[in-house]
Amino acid sequence: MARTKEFDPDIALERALGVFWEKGYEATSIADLVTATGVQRQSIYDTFGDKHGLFRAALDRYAARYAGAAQALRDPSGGASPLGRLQRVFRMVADEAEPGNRGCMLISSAVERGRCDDMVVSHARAAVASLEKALVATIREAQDAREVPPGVNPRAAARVIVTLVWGLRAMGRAIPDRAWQRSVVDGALGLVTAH
Amino acid sequence: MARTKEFDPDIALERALGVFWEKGYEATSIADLVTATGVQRQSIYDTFGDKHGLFRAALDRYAARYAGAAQALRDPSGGASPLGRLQRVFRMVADEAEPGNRGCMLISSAVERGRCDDMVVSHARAAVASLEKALVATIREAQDAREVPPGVNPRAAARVIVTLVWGLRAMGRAIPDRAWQRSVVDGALGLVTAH
DNA sequence: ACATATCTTGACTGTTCGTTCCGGAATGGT
DNA sequence: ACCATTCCGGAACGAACAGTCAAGATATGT
Repeated sequence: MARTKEFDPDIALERALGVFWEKGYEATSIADLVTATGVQRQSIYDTFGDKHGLFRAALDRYAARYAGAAQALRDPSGGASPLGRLQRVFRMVADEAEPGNRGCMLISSAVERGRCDDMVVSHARAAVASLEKALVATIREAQDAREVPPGVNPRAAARVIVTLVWGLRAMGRAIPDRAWQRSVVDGALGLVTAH
Repeated sequence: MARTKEFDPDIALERALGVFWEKGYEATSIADLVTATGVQRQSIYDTFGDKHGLFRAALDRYAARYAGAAQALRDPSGGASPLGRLQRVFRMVADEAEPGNRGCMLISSAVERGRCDDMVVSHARAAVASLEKALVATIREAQDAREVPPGVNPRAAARVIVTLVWGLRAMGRAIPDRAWQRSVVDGALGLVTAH
């Protein structure tokens, strides 16, 4: 017994996510969000609470997607070998580094608000833990397949790669140089496999 | 033939730097800077122009210090070997990751403002280039001293390490876990040296 | 068709933003 | 001692900020 929304909250959230992703939390105003979503102020407040609530919703959605990427590392679709999957995902990160690329919203948010926003910290922790776990599993499989030497410590190597991903994406916000990042990825893979 | 300043612009800049470092550009207000520096609004504008001018001055100062750290990598003081120097600097980065640590202002600024502020981008580029150059030189020396196997590509390895530093410092803003970061540093050094 | 709960709209709240204006105080060169 | 110049302090600027209110519009369950 109520009126139906004229806008799709899902699409609105998606567009709000885009703005937060591009400009960060502080630099994004409600007016920006009204413009980007095409949704009226009050409807935003009715649907998402306040600015931080909308930000949380956006980051939740982004994080779900990011976790999906970590899952893709485990999923043996395409019949690729463990090392092949690692290479593919890793190179995908470097290839994203082109002008106009917004980097990773989780990382940008962690840097901008990690020191004052627990919600952001939780997401960052979860993202690191999930990617680390997926990488440990993949590296172990790669060792079983004799693609990575047994002397490599899977956990340490996984953490190195997680850190490299953060570094690449942080750097990509200001210096989106695909060739440079490629050389990092290839160099790192070379260090892990060469013996 | 003029009145002398009652405040020390050098100290004021130092304190302003501290605020920008902690909170970032957008989240820092002029009122914050007045409070932190103890300097009146008008005097700030007289001395540094506007908010962005003060930010530039602060980042200039921070960058000069950061370049000094890259220089420390080259400087063979303490009689340490090339690899020893690399280890020392690299571990220092990880050891900074404790609660309360503000990370690296250059990196935070690059992430926050890299997409809308050329001044920040220039600084980021310069910092990357300078650290990369210093690392290439150090790795070559380490190879000459047979501390690092000759099969390692100095430039690629240097870029990997630069990226790791960015990753560690970006992550440290939200997840300052010294043990975790130590394992990254040790893992990376292990990959570079082990053969 | 009616009642009612919700949505939309746009004006509006008080606060804070970055910045500027101005009058009085203080200083160094003549 | 005076003058030109700079600095300090505080009030004030319009704009933008996050968030709210109230009234008209609309769709659904009855």
